[in-house]
Amino acid sequence: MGKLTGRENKEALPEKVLLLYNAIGEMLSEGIDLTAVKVSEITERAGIGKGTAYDYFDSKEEMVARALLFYMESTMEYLEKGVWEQTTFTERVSTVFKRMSEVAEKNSGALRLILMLFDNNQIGILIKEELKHRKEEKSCEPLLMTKKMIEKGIQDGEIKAELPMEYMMYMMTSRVMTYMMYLLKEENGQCADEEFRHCLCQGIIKELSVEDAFHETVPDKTK
Amino acid sequence: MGKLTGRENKEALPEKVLLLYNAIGEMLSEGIDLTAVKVSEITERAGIGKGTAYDYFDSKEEMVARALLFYMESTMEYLEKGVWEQTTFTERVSTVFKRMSEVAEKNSGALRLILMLFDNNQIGILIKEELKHRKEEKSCEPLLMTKKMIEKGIQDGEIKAELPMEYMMYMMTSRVMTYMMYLLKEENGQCADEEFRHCLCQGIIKELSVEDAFHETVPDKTK
Amino acid sequence: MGKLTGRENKEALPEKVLLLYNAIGEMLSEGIDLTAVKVSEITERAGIGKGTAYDYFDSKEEMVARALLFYMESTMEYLEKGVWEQTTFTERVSTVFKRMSEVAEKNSGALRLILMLFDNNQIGILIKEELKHRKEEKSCEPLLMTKKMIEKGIQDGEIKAELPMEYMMYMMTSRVMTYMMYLLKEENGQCADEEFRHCLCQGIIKELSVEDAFHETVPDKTK
Amino acid sequence: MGKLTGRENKEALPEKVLLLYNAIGEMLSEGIDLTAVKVSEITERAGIGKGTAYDYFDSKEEMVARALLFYMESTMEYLEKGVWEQTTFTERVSTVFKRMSEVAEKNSGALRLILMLFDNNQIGILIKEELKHRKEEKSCEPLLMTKKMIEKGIQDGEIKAELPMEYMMYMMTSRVMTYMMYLLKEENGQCADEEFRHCLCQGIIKELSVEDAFHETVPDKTK
DNA sequence: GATGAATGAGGGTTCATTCAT
DNA sequence: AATGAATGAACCCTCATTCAT
Repeated sequence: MGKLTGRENKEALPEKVLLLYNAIGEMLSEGIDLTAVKVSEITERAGIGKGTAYDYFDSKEEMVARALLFYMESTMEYLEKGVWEQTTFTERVSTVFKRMSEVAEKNSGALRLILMLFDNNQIGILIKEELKHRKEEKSCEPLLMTKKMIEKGIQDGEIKAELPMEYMMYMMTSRVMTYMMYLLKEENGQCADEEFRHCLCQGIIKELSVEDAFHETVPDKTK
Repeated sequence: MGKLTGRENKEALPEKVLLLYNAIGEMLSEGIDLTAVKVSEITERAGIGKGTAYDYFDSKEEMVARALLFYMESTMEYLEKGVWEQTTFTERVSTVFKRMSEVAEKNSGALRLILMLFDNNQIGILIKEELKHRKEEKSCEPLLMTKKMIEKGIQDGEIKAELPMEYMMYMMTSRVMTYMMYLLKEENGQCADEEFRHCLCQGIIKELSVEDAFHETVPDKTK
Repeated sequence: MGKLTGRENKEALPEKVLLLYNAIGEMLSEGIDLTAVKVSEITERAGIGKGTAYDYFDSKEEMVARALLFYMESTMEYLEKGVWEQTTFTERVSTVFKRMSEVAEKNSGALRLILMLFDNNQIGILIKEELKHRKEEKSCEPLLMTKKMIEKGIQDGEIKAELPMEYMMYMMTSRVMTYMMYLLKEENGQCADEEFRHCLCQGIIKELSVEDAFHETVPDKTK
Repeated sequence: MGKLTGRENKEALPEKVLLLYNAIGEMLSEGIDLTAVKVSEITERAGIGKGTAYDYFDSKEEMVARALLFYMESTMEYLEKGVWEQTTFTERVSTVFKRMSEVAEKNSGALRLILMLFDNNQIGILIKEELKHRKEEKSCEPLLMTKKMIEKGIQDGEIKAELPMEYMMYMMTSRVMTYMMYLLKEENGQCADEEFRHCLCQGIIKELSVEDAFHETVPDKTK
């Protein structure tokens, strides 16, 4: 059977591996600390034997890292599918935020996953390494999608090209993260989810749009 | 001698505790995963005996959490000192970013500390609990300073009051975090630190300033 | 596999648990201080891994306490088997003492186990708790067997019923313990084992027998 | 100042040492497990510094062992004083039991101390060693006093000389211990303390008295 | 292939003992 | 002399990993 390379087709993934990935994804969404989770907890939740997990992975960390990469890919896939169906940059941005809020618990997972990319725990390091090997671009996936959105926006003449690309990428990504953080905070604030989201979108549009294009006419597609 | 409450005056902290705090602060700045360090690593670096650490703290986690709170307070103190010396909102924002870049390694520490507040590891949980007990406001310190800056800005008529406070707080904080993330990325981008920083500041000002006040005349005080 | 309840059938005990019990029983007989043994000493003697012990027990103390209860049960079983084969009270008493001397090293174990029931070390406390849960009678096993012997003796008209039951129980038990203490003393006295034992038996018989029944005709069955 | 030899006059004992002895004696009476007690617990109770204890003793075990020997001597002294004031063997036996019951909590201490002599924990071993060095007779103190009582009884013609001395010593001692065990049992039985004690005394007298001397006329002096 | 009982290295924590003050 | 802060050896327990079934 042999160990996984992490680059198999989703469809080619053995059943047991999917069970593991789902178990770990669940835990991520539930806010369980994945750096502290025990192998037995994962395999029990997955409903398979502990030894079986080691048929596919060399270590616990690899197992979790692969699961998170899988989770990240699935999430990105879901996000992108919605995004590229939209015709304008503004709509695309709205869609991303809307999708983030749709599956509330998934947001928690997505945020915690991104944060992991900035921490130096074993799992985060493994994920970053894997990402490096996969793409020549050294950045992580979420930044990449943002980049594609911006490039398309510039190409379509919706976005001004003056600001540095890197800045725009980070700015957009950080706003999505901000939204997730906001959703994560237990103490619900005075500001409604929807309003908060709307402000974030508007902020992006306002900052990146070419002057003429922006007349505060952006409809709130999120409603 | 007795365990620490975590609310001692900085000056009243025993020497050994300061040695521990410094050792942990160093490790934070060096990017070492603090959820995985061994007690012996900390005490060796601090130059004290392993048992001594337990004269002041009940567990490794408490020790690290307290050290990080100390680190956070020191950093906030340093930031605030610079901030309130400035006369305009714009200058205050610039100062925060400038200070963040001044001590490059400290930024890494500060960012990783903030991220910890959004993760559910033992240490993060302890820090959040402690913060809850300290302030009636349930948010973490960085958001608080941001809030104060905004309130002052509104009061001075520099900032428009239409946007929800919570949104403004999060937006500003997230931009500071974005800067830290950017500094942290190993692969230095094509965009210079200074330019990146400038863009971030401008973004804040542009979004929050009362219309008239903003004629793209904001001087880049950071240079 | 799960932790043990301590109420499993002897036959149902996992092999590793039996190995542990035997190792601890050996140590008890050898006079090793069981409140001070290391887990590694026990598992090494049992020939199993340190971690394995924790698959079956929650703590070192529980492990030792369970082993001693097992030891106590086995010993009581062995004693009782001999006892109830005898037809008279006198013979029954003789048999108990004889059996105690048969396995010299076991006596040491049995005595030390009983003494433990009167001390407040962790293990003793656990044993007492467990005994409470097992029987409605709050006394420990050895007292119970003595009680049964006395009751049978009264029923058969061999023993007078005037003395308080509790006194008789304690008196008999203490004489058995006295014999064990005597056997334990390193400095062998001037008095032979057999003579000492005979005196102890006689003392019991003399004190408890109905007047008529006792004409110093009791044959020394122990020879 | 130098370490103690353990053979100083009571009056010559430094104040701090007495404080330690009293603290340990208290703990013994309270049923605290002295093999598990911490040095800090002892010194705190004694109201002296931890270091001070080590000015007088080489180790915790030595400290506790010496304290227990001191306790044993005091108890024996108290017992003997009463005993030798009596004129007959019967009265002497009664007195011992009466004194044991007088100070209920002390009994617990005395019993636990005697049991320690039959266990192989560090402290028990030290006590036994010390006792060996002190007297040519290898037995422990309680057995010795019993011996003296019996010898006096034989000398006075009250006790028959047929039974082996060792047997008589053990028998008597074990009856005293039995009384202490009885007092120690939490579940107070149906049999009153006094009655139990009376039975124990009677048993001794009946077994050891010269035939003629015993006509069931022994008055219950314990009342 | 799948399992989970068994392992033992590793690390957190305790506490007897020391020694500078 | 008296103290108690500091130390680090020692030990319990956990849990990632293996491997016989």
